[in-house]
Amino acid sequence: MATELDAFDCKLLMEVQRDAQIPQSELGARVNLSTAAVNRRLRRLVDEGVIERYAAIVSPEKTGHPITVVANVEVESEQIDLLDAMKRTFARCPQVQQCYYVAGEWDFVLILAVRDMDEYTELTRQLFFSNNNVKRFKTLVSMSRVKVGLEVPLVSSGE
Amino acid sequence: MATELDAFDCKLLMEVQRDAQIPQSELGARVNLSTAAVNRRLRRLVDEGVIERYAAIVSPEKTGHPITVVANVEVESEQIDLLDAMKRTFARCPQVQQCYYVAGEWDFVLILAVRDMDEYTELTRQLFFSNNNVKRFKTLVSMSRVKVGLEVPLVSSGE
DNA sequence: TCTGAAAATGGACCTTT
DNA sequence: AAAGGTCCATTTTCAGA
Repeated sequence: MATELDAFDCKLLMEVQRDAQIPQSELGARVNLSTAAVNRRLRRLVDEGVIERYAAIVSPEKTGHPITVVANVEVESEQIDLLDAMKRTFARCPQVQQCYYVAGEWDFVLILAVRDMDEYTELTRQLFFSNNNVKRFKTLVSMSRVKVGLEVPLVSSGE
Repeated sequence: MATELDAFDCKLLMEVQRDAQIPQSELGARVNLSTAAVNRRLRRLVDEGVIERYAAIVSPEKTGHPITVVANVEVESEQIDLLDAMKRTFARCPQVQQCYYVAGEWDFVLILAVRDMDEYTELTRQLFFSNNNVKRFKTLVSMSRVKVGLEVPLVSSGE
């Protein structure tokens, strides 16, 4: 499943993960490759699915969604169809940025971006209280977003 | 702090959050604006910090980091300089994708992308066991990444 | 690796509200 | 003034030799 990535690929990925707007000529200069080679490699990485997509990262503060909340959820039953329904409900909710189905003390971990605590209260109603399969949930309110990103660690070592 | 965003801005942001490679001409067609107007608005959104940056989203599976782990951490002391030191340590670690300083049962929530559980074990040593200010931590291993993104909810309502 | 065509970006300038 | 539209120059991407 893991594609072979050489040192050039890793360097390129590190750069474009941070900033996808660097021109390929500049990327070439940084990693010591011609623009054409950079172009081919990036295209290949997209084709192979290593680069899933390019996205604009939008500020939650500037768009009026300054509160990040982490919600842990325990379910009543782990029946497949019930779990699938919950996954779909969580995934469909725009305020849910991330949802992980986990093993351990909880079953789901959600990361939510909300306008204020009122909005979160309303969401707990929609997502948790009105769902019979939610046994309990616990809320952690973020006071500071110390680090936020989806960057994959590609530090050295071309695997 | 929150910038005024009209309906055009919201639509544009929704589009480019999902896919930053849509040409401005196509964006114009979708939201009913000329390419030049789209260009101006996107530039303005970047200048105002609403769009923080453009990034390539890389597949953790394809790059050999298929395991996502959520770690909750409780600290011994909430002394400012100790907390700051921890924040810096967590933020510097490449495997830490996200770190939130939270209020509630725990003090930190970390989202990590690791190659395998061995790598995670090694990280717990570096980040938690060797840190005197970590009182305890609890690990949740993700079995399925139901939803992963940083998209801000901009559904309708041009605020 | 180089060259060149096609496409996309971004500025100039004018018009509308 | 503030924002939109059209046109045009520049930059970037990307395919072929």
